[in-house]
Amino acid sequence: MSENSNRDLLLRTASGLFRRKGYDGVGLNEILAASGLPKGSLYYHFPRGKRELAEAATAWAGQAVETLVERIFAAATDFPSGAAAIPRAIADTVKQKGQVLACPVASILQAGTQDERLRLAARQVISSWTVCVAKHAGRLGHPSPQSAAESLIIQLEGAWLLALAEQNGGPLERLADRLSERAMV
Amino acid sequence: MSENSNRDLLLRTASGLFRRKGYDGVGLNEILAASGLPKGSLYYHFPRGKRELAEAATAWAGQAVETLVERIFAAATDFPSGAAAIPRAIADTVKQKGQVLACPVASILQAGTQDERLRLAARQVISSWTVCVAKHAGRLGHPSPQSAAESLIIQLEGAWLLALAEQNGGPLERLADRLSERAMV
DNA sequence: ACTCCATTAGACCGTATGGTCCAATGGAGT
DNA sequence: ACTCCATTGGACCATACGGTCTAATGGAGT
Repeated sequence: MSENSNRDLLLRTASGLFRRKGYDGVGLNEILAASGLPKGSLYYHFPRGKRELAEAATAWAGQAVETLVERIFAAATDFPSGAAAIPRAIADTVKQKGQVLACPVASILQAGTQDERLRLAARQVISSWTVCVAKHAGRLGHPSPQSAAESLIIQLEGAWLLALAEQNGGPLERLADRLSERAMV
Repeated sequence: MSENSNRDLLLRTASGLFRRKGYDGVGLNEILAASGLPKGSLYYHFPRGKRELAEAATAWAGQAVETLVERIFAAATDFPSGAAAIPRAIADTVKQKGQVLACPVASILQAGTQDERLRLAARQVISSWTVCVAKHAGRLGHPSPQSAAESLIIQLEGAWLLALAEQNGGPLERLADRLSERAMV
């Protein structure tokens, strides 16, 4: 089972670098150097090379975010407060790291115009997030769960982008405030 | 005055390519080939090279979007209908081109972690859009123009990203619907 | 002790990258 | 006709890219 440890290391390292510099901004050698693994190891685990690695890394990082979303909503008693807790959580990790990294999906999506498989991996993650949020929106009594879920994902991505531009969690925190205000109308 | 025509051509060509493939996904040779200009010409107009070109292209494209926003809001009689008209306009150009290109700011931002000047160019464009929208929000009687403006920009960027992932204007059109519904509450 | 094979190690390849440099060009000003 | 200089043309460079290939390694199974 621990045979997968180097594969996982590659996934984690690649995802972090992609979030910092974007798919095309990161070289294979850089990923290898950061993980301390040789080239042969990468091509053993991901025979189709960089693209396959990025595809897997996107799914992996998407799953991590979804787990966070699931955990937050599971503890929420109404939709607006659950929704607000998500940008708040992202803003917290920003404060903790002292740096804003791009959303893993956004960081890969730009290369999606060139590589359909990458685009589909990103699309799949977004779709999966949306389903997850819509499920909880319905459970918490929101009148149009699907629309509310898409709207939340959109605002998350947009605020994340603004935070990236400003290198500051402010946009995410203000989004959280706006979302939770709605709870007390 | 037409001496600038090649400089402008470089700007337009580069901006289009960056939107398709991202900053790091486009090579100098590709920009040059697409514009039919030689390397010397690029380094004459942009002595600091690719980065300076991208910086200028971001400002140029940002200005183009701002002009559209200004024009739409100038014709609007209330904030929600003006706000809704913007994603609608973007969705229209998507339908017309048959392809979703990334927002010019988003396409450059990923490289902004590496190059502070690029990040600042992107930040400046976003800030300028926000000021423009806030001005009209105030004029049209919105109670908190600054917050409304940031929220609109966030949703625009988020919906643009989803549209990019799906290669379909749907997310932008649904955002427009959601924004204009608010008009008739 | 031996085999076997999943995995690692890293040299190597062709190509593309961003950038530099300088000679040629050609239109405007006189 | 001549000069001048803003602009172009493109050869050239070191480096980095993604990818391929084969030999070494080492632990598990017997």
